[in-house]
Amino acid sequence: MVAVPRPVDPERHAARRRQIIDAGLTVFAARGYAGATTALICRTAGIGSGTFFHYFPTKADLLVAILELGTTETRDFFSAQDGRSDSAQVLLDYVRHAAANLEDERAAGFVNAVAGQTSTAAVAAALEAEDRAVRDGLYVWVERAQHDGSVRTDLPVSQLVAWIILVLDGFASQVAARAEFRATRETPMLLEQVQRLLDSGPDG
Amino acid sequence: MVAVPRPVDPERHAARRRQIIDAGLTVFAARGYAGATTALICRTAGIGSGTFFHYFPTKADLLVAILELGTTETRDFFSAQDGRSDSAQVLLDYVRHAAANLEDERAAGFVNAVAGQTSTAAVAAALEAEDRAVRDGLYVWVERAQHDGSVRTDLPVSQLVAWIILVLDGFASQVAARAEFRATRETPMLLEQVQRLLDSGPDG
Amino acid sequence: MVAVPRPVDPERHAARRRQIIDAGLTVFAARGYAGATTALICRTAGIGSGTFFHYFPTKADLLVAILELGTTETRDFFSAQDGRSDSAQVLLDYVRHAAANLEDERAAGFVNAVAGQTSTAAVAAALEAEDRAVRDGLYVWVERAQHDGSVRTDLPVSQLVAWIILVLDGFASQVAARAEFRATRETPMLLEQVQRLLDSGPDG
Amino acid sequence: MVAVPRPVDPERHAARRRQIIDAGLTVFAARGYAGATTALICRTAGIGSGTFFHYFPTKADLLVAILELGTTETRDFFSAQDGRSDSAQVLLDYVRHAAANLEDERAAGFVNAVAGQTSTAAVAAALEAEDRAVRDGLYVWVERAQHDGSVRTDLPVSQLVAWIILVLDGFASQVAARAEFRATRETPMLLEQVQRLLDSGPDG
DNA sequence: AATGAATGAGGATTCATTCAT
DNA sequence: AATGAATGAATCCTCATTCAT
Repeated sequence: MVAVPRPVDPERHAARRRQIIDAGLTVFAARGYAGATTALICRTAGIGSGTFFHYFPTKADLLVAILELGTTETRDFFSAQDGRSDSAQVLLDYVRHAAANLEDERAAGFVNAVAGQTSTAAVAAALEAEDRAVRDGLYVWVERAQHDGSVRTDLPVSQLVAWIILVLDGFASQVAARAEFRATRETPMLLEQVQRLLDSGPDG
Repeated sequence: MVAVPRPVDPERHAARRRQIIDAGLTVFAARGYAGATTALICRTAGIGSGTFFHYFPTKADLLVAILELGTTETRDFFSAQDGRSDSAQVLLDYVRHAAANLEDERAAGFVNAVAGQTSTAAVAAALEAEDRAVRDGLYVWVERAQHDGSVRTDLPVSQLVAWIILVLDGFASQVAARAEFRATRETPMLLEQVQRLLDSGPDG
Repeated sequence: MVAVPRPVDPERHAARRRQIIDAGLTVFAARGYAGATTALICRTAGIGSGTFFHYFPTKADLLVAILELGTTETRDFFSAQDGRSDSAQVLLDYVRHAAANLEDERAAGFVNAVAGQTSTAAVAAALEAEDRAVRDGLYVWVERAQHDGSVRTDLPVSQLVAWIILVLDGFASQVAARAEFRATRETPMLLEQVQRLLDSGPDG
Repeated sequence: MVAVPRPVDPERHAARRRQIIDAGLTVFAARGYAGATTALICRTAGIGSGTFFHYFPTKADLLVAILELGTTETRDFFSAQDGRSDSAQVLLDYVRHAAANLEDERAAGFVNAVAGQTSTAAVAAALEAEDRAVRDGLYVWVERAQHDGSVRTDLPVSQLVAWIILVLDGFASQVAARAEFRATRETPMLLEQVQRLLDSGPDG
């Protein structure tokens, strides 16, 4: 005759978590990590400060959770490409995918605001993990693309990877900084530029 | 016996100012704007906190001063190009020049740490001014280069400008984020990419 | 021609420190460690919260400083007894000395409020150090007193030490708890009890 | 269809109450009043926070309940001595009884942690009541013992009472503070000391 | 000019308590 | 009765800034 406690409702919990993560994304993007006060995040999420810390032990943990979401998303993307043989196309698909993510303006702002903000060991680790997920994901396909001759082979794989990321970072920067630079409108140009980056060149 | 106020020694004053600006650059780059405490800036500069506020009324004013230095530098660069007729070369020279600035690692970190940090109206204005200086400077030469046919004409001037800046921002990002991505070593690749960006393309 | 900065005035600094320590003693005694808010300590000391943390990096550090004062005081007492040969008298002198310290009512409250409050490693260590200073100090003289036959020898030194401390702790308890139990008035009784404790007994 | 409120099962209720009191004792002893969070008490008791406040309206009420248990226990002890004529023995029995209570280590810690913690009027009152129960209980028997000449008469009753309590408090202190000071092992010494305290002395 | 002690507003976090289920 | 999510007041501490020397 044990009282049946209300079973922890995992949906409710997950929903609240998402709600806070969403607010965190908004506020981190707008103010940077240090400038994002928990009070503002709470107000944005429409919750009390106590609730915040009920879900995330520290502000840094919220940032980590957001970053992990991104990391997972990246890993999922690359998992989904397994078995494809058109490696150059996979690379362009990733670029398109990354650009699509930036259509949520907050994503762009977030990336910029938080890059290099290694305020805590945990944050640094999460940042590093995310970076690694992208780098590892791209590495495989650049390598294959070099093997099948669909991208230039005069540069080391890691350098090409770095430059793809460079262009994507620059793209995020612009989306974040200038209202008139819209991810959607500029995506074709982005794809063209990455293609030019990977092309062997006239004398390749 | 009237107290004769010691006349301000302008050299001494300017030297101190530079010293603080230098420390500010270092610390802003390492920690971001909000993460850079005035105490740390003072310690880095080897001065007392009182001295800091003697030179800069607020922390934001230091940031503004640094940004203005950059703006001036950019304007000077473009002033110095007046009268040249090899417009495409001017563009590449600017890219080379910007990359050279990033050889001071702090510059790269600074750009990233401070981008979008519109903590104060004054800072926002300074950020905007710097952006405008680059954009205006480039605009003129892209326009001329389009006229003399040395760069692609299928895109509006402002879009080409935006993309040059995009690549430079991405470059700064990488320099700031990855120790193994060295400005000097990657500059040739940078120039190649900008050239590819400006090229008419195979069928242009 | 270096500007001569106002040399840090060590007297002023020490005075402020004492002022804060004094307030800490008062408030810790009245409220216990956890119940003593830094805000109340500051109000008691007549300083701003910033000043508090200028002198003590954390609340625990203030407690440690107070405890260290006590430890030093104890060590000084025993140092000053070096060379005496009337060991039993030294023991009674210590008891008298300890009782005299309790004439500041706050001392009694403090001892009680803070005993066993091992909130932090640093506090635990300071508490342990103070305990050790007393114990070590007494140990030497009890040992000598046993050798010269002026105290009972049917019990181990450490047990006699523990019981002297026990009576002193109980004394402090009473002083702290009951307004009508005044240290000064009860000191003769205290001395008598310690003497009875150390006596060989009728059949010794 | 009137809802019939499930009649409170008093046994169940009392059991839960004891369970919480037990956890409270443990945690107050280990951490002090302020340091004992309700969350920790709940975890220790194996209940949810809601349940806690279902049984005790505030944290202070739990403390009061524990103190009242002690007060009742003391009153019960003295009630049980009614009619005895060997008054000095009753005093020693009480001391033995009090020492036996301290064999539960938590009791010693509790007494120390909570002494003087007059955080709330209700707590202060409960503390005062417990103190009074002991004092009143002892008073009667010291008075009788003085009348029948079995304890010293050169001191007022209340002072002898205060000193018995003083030794017991000191004893509790030591038990709480030093693992090697075990209540059981030191009880003979305790009885001896109380006897010495009550003795008329060589010349009495 | 230079200093650093002093300040207090603001920020992250804790915790007793409430309440819907 | 039992639960634990939600709350916000209260706490410790940080930091930009002021000011007497």
